[in-house]
Amino acid sequence: MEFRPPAPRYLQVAEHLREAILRGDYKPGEALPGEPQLAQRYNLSRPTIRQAIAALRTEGLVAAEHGRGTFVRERRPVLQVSSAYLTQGAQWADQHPGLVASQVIREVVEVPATDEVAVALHLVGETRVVVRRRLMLVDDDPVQLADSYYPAELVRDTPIADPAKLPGGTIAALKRLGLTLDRFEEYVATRMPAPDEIRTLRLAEGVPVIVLSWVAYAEGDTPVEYSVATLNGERHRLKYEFPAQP
Amino acid sequence: MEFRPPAPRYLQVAEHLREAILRGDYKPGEALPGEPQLAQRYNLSRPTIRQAIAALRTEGLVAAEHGRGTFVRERRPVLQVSSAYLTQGAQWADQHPGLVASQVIREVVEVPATDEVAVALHLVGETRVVVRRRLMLVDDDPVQLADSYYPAELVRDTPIADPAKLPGGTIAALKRLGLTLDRFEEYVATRMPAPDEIRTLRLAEGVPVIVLSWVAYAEGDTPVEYSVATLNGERHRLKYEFPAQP
DNA sequence: GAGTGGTCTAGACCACGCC
DNA sequence: GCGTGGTCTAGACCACTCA
Repeated sequence: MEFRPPAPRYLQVAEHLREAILRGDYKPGEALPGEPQLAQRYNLSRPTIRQAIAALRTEGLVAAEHGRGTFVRERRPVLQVSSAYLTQGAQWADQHPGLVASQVIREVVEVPATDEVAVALHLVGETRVVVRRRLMLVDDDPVQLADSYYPAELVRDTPIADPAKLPGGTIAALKRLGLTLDRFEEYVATRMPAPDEIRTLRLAEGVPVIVLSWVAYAEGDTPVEYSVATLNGERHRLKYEFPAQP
Repeated sequence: MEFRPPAPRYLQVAEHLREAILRGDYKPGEALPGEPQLAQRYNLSRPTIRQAIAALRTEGLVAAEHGRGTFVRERRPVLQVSSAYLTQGAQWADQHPGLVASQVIREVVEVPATDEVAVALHLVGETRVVVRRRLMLVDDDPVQLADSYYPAELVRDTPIADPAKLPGGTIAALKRLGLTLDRFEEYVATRMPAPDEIRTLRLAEGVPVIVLSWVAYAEGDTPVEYSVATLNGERHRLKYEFPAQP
């Protein structure tokens, strides 16, 4: 005979509130009752009520705002990222009418390569790289951090090493240097964000990030760009298309 | 003038422990000092220490085990999934020598299509589908849940509707039905797992999942398979390759 | 100023793992 | 039995938002 100990009270409260939210008793954007009020209603102490709400927060179901209340999360539109933006320079905005994309160049500097970067760019000996750190925004919401690394010898004293926006993106800028790109390798992973990423991307609690990284190879299988983008996992969906017969 | 209030004590403790872990003072698999001991060391109450550890748990840096201690998480090998397994039927094991892959067929049944499935398979009118639910394991660790949907009319009374393993995978099985596959559309997203996914995939705290879904189109742009796979986000990395000139 | 969530204390008792 | 983490209390004070 299976024996099930009763769930802790804070989980019972969390479950009760979760059902109420999913049933629509509390709608997206609406506030839950205050913590003291919930404590009275369930006949529990406020810390226990907070524990219940903490569970809902890590699920991403509600978000607390200091001094205002605890609100049922609204789901914002999902942004679709297609691999075509690499190969065809397809503009992201084409697929998202009505949304305004912009970017902030946070830093463009020459630095020694980390091991990860050196391996990706096949660097030996001369291991200095130029890194462009950017923050991408959609309708003024930060949605993506993107760092692109280039061998310093290749891009020193070119527009890529200059802290100004590159018209048409980094891929177009590489082509203007006379490079013929051959192929891309792209990797997708996921993890929970670090505290600074939570701040910069304004991530809600319990929202993972997508880590999208790629290497652009020029002819002769020479890597010329290594990029790592950190995407708000809640707002992005990646799309790939390929033929069945390669 | 920017003003920074001091961080709360529990975040300072979390930061201190995080640095110690990353520096290697506590190695993967090792236990942190007990909570009463940490409370004494930092001169804080136990609930405050617990709050600090809770932050590290949601980051996935440590995992608590009731009655045993709080341990620094071990990172198990990352499994790379290449899109080639769809197009070329490339066997997954090729890239991971020494690891043994297996699968458990959880269920093969005919059911009415959900809205999501009906849209993906372009179903109107006849909206029954055969679904194959499988659990993929590596070295007996569950790592992936995969559900594949097929129009019922297409696969009824074929091996695909039979609860036995399909040699060579589902793509090969479709080809044996005489279908010529034309192209794939694949989507990647991430989210925190539901409680049942945490159980089935034996996910640690603070580990997101990758949701990988794809549609296989036969000639004439007819969708013949829609699959949704839920992957342990900590153990998977997806790899895509494509030429610069499409 | 009233109400909200955020932090923190100093205890208590329980459930679990292990010797 | 003892140490571990898990749950819970009944307060306190602070920081923030909004009328």
